[in-house]
Amino acid sequence: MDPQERRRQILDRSAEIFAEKSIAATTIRQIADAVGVYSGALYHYFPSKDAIVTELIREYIEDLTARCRDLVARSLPPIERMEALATIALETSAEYHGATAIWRREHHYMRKLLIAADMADTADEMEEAWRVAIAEGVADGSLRDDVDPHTLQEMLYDVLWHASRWYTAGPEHTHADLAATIVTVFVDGMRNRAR
Amino acid sequence: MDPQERRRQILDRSAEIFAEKSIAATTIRQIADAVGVYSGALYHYFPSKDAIVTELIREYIEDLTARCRDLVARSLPPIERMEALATIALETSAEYHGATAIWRREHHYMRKLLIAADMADTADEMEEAWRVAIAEGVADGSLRDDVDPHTLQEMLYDVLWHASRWYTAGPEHTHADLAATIVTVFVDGMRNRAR
DNA sequence: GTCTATACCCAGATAGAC
DNA sequence: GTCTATCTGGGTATAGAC
Repeated sequence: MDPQERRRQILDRSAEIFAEKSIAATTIRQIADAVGVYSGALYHYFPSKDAIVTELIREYIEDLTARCRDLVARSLPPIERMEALATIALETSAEYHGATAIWRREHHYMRKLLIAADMADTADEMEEAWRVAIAEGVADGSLRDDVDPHTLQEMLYDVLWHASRWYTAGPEHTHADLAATIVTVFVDGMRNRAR
Repeated sequence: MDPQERRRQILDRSAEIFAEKSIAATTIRQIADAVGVYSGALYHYFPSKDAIVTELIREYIEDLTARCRDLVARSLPPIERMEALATIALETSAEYHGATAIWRREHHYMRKLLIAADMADTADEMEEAWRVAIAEGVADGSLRDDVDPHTLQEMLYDVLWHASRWYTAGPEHTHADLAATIVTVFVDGMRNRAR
């Protein structure tokens, strides 16, 4: 089999299994079985189990950060920018389902691996994009100033990064739809003003 | 040492370590070290590692469910009831920090243990209390009916059950304060209506 | 009730034949 | 590049002395 293809296979199967169990509970042999080779063969592609994990998160973080950079460059008004950031979060969560799961669930462990791989700064860029968007929203008066911006940011994070647990996008429910719903709940609120 | 006290110690230290790493990544020997005994001694109190985990979650779920039952019995109006449910969630998250962490982070694994311990029904009661509160809010017109109630519920869950990651209560920031903030964001929204 | 010692297993990783 | 076989360490759990 083509080396690049096999490497891809190893990463994809690993991501699926890591997402189900924890990293520690997943064995090299289980990954090898899922790929259809013997465990020793994996070591021709990656030097260790951690290296597989690091590579998975590297791909994910780099793509996510790149999309956020492109968006920030468009300089949308704060609330529109927040909705676009939310869409990016949901889309990458779906595309990198396994990586997202381990990145959020085993954050401490992953952070260590990312620091070792010199990627901590890249990983923090998206956080900064959110912080700035919210701060600008408060500054220009479109957002209330009586709720701590950091609290709002953390609330949005928790909703966005765990949405894949209960939401599956389809033809009539896109990630952009859910992003719009989330932002309307956070911005407009659930109170019924119609009556 | 008093047996009950030692048992308590084992549970408390286990919860702390499980919260840091995953359950699979925590060893019996690490728990024994933290307690200050040899690993063999733990087996005088619990038959297995899983038994420790199950007991931790049992205490947590039973207390949480009891509090929700008491609240539901008070029959508050929907939005007030949601705020009270939020306070309960935040308070128990803080009091059972380790149990909350593993319950949310290793939900699949925990669910298996709870089914084996015949506690799955108890674990689902709080979910039902939330569902009913939201449904009544929509029915009596206090909440918008153009956002899927289930989506709202999942969003609230993600915020509430992960709040302990970034929030620490103190004299001037209580859990009731954060519950009020979370509910006002979800109900009133972040849009600035003052200007 | 706790310690010492250890059985037993399975993990990650390696070496060499093919 | 993959398989077979295996090393080595560390995991859960147990047994018996104290």
